[in-house]
Amino acid sequence: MIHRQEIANVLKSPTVGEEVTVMGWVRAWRGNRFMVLNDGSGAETLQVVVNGEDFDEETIRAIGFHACVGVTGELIESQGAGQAVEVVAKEIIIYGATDLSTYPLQAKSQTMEFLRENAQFRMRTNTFSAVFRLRHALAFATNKYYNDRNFYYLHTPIITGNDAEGAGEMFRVTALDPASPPKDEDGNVDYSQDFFGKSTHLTVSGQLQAEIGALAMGKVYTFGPTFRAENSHTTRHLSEFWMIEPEIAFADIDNNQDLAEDFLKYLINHCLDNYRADLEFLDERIKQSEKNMKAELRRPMGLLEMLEFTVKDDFARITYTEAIRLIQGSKPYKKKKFEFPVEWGTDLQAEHERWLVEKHFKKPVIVRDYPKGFKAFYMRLNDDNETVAAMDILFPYIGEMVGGAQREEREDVLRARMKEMDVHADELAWYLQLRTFGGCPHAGFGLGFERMVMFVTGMGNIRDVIPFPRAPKSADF
RNA sequence: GCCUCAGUAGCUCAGUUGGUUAGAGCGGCGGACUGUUAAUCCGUAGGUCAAAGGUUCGAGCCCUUUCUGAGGCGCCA
Repeated sequence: MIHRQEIANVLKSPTVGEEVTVMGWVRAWRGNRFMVLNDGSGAETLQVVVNGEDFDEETIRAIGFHACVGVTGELIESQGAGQAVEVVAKEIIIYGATDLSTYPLQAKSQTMEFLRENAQFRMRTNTFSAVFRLRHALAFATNKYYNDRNFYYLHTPIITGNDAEGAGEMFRVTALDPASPPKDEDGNVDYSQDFFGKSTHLTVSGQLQAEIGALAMGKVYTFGPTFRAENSHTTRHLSEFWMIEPEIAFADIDNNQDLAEDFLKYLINHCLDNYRADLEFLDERIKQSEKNMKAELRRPMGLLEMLEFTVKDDFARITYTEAIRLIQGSKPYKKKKFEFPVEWGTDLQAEHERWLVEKHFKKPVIVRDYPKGFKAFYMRLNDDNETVAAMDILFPYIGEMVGGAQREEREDVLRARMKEMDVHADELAWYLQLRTFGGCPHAGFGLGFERMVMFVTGMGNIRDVIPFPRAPKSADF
């Protein structure tokens, strides 16, 4: 039986004079005397004073960067500046020494790219342990938020038989031999002989199945991995990412907006209330990295300041039509600085969204009622017959954080839209039946979980907020 | 999928119009050091210049192809 105290608990209510046993990884080893220990229980470290005459040389030599050690000793008031208390080591156990001549990491700041390639060790750094504690915090807060509001957590399938969920390229799932798959008369691969007796893929969204849940249990949410085989090379896309998709019955687009805004603020508040030290560390990290940058490239607000500001103020709410009008009246539009055209009927490009969020409103913006031409078939047609009850929530630095809509509950309208957009009704017969039998107005949205982790941690690349990122040409670990 | 930039020591980078034996800081290793906070000081070893091909008397540098990474755009969350 191993007994140890977690460093976060020791530091929360330190009792000077008490004997403590702590275990963790060495973050720094200074002057052959001071060992800085972190065990992951929080952002804080505990300094251990090692008096050379009390230990044999072998033990002293084994202490080094990222070595794993256990220490028993007396907690005393620190004699140096920089920490309130420290431990004078009485006993040291070396659990795992680190051969520094071959260990990839170093006790200095390293690039995100290098750490990404060494993901087996990157969680030992201050930055990544903070990021992944906050990732946990956001996942926990998500489940708590919905549980406390009588939503049910619905596990939608990861392997799907729906060919068209309308959200991008899909990864095929097959048990057929890729070298010699069975063929039909026309020479095409015969998926009726495949494992499931049909063509199957990894899910791109749990929304359609979540609608089944909402139209029986009232309020449900999904929270699971989703997959997109898009060849995207950006800092905001992954091939495998996690999505939170609440779906609620007896709700329209206004209920949907309120839920999304309240939920996002709840998530941020949970982190501000419970993970202050990690946020302060990340805030400081960003400030340090921006020190040598030109003023206009720096963030206008620090991380903590921005999170607190986001929670305090209402999100801006506008329609697509208003957004177009605002952009057409903007300075960059008049000076022809935008690369893409802005006129009613075209989708908002990243440059336009950035102007709205970062320059005009300077806070999150909810845009609703988009033209039906470039939105999905299941979004509810508005009375103007031109727009649909879709909503996107745009965040500074992130872009689209949330995409959602009131769903089309009128079967005839839905059938017409599917026909218009070339979605085969026979493949989604079960989805149409939700309208034929006991349907009602309902709405929901999808939140890209990693984008939320990016916003809260201030990390600039989505690959650095998921432990083991999957992206084109990249599936290590 | 499109565009731009990059790949030189373990890491981060410098390397002039193509010219002798490719450099620095950090890290490593060896040593010193009993109050450090990115500890400090002294010493020292590290290189198939991404890969292949080409131009040239001569290529880290020029050309071609491939691979890898970063960033931007599109697609989206």
